[in-house]
Amino acid sequence: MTTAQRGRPGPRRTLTDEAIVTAALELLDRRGADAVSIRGIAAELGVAPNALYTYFPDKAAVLRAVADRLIGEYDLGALANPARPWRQRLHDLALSLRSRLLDHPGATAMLLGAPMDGPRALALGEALLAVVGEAGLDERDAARASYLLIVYVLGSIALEAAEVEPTRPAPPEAQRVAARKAAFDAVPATTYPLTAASADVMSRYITTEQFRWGLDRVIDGFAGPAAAAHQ
Amino acid sequence: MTTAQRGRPGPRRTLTDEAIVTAALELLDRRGADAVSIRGIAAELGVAPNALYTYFPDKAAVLRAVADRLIGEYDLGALANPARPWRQRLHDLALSLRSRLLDHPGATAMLLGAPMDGPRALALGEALLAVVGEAGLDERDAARASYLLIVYVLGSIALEAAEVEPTRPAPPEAQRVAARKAAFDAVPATTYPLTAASADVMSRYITTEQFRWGLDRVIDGFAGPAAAAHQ
DNA sequence: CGTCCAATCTGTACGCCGTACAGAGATATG
DNA sequence: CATATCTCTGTACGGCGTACAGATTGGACG
Repeated sequence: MTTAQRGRPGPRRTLTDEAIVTAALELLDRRGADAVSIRGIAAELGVAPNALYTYFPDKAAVLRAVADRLIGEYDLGALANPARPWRQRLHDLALSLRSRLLDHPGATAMLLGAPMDGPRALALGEALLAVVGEAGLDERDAARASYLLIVYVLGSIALEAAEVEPTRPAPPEAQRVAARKAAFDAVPATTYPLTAASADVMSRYITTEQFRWGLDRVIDGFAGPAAAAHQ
Repeated sequence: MTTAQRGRPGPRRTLTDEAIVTAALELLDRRGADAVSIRGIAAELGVAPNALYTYFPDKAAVLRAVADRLIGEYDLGALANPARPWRQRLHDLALSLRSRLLDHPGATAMLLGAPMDGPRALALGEALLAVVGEAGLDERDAARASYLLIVYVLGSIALEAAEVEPTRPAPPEAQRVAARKAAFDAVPATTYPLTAASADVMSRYITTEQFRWGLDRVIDGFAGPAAAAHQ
């Protein structure tokens, strides 16, 4: 973040940008999203709070770096592997991003709250462009489709995480579905007949199965359902 | 939010839930998202901060009510009007939601940060289910498609708002596109050739045109491109 | 009509937060 | 060795959400 002016006078740095991001993630997982504060991260690292301002200009920059770290956890090599059909590679990417991000509930606010312009986000965008290009789209539509995929994946994750966020580990899917079912069953069927009738499906919105279904509809939308057949 | 136990002893209430939500929105538009604090809203209403706790249990509940107000601004009657083709009605809804929410940059965090279980959100979901049903989907797929649409619309808006949020009125689209173009032109073409080649398209991700394109791809995905023809 | 007591609001306080500012100590360069 | 500069600490400010105690109000009920 801050360009370390090395080769200049001054004491050695005791931290690195990466160490700060790691401490922030550690805190995120152990004590929840609200605990990720400048003061909390500094305590985790055993330094005074304002020491972090040597490495990042402000808190938002730290959170952006955390978001970029999370995005970058996916192995982009797998995305380029020509042995697997491109549609399956997109599924792998989307499902992997989803599970990694849901492992850190509370991180989604960071991802959606800041523009994704970090180096790892760029690398992912680049790899995504290549895969979508394989679907036979021209350069223009490939770029648009890439963005559509990102919107879908991040939007899904955000809506799922909104129901989970504060507590540390997300409860198992079955339990979250049951909680949603109970909430929908409380909806008056007279005012909202369709909602009440679809309570079963709607309580399953947050499942991996629904995520896959939506992903396939999105891909069908830009590549055509036929593309499913000839891989 | 709080069930007013009227008919019980105690002085008359000086506020209402709605007045608090209105003040919060006023503050959001005039002074930005960070100004929407319990203390700020209370000052806007000429009341001590903790007076609000008579109406809402905590700040998160206030923000949820604000989100529900924003969602409810759309006229659901238009969504049911059978004179217009269902696809056009979906476009109307999506574009209206987008422009209303982008009028309040900073509100998206509220929408995505809390489960959408308010009364107006339910009403919108109900109306959406009806429209999607007209596309010829069975009950199950209609529910899934409704959720897919919501994910797309809110995800798009969130990613757009992330580049704008802090300042009050969003700059005009052309200006935001130009800023993005400048950023993408700075990307090294050697490391990210596809990104650099698509800089023009990518800088236009945040435009209404791209939003419409993505919306049509999503609708195509669940209804089939053919559905565009026979309305 | 008088009494009671729950509902509502205010005053005050606590413990957080992000971060600005000044200064002490360390250290590569001259 | 001297100096210029970087890094970290101490301290402080203004703001936040909200818990708690208490004054005030006014409908319900004897």
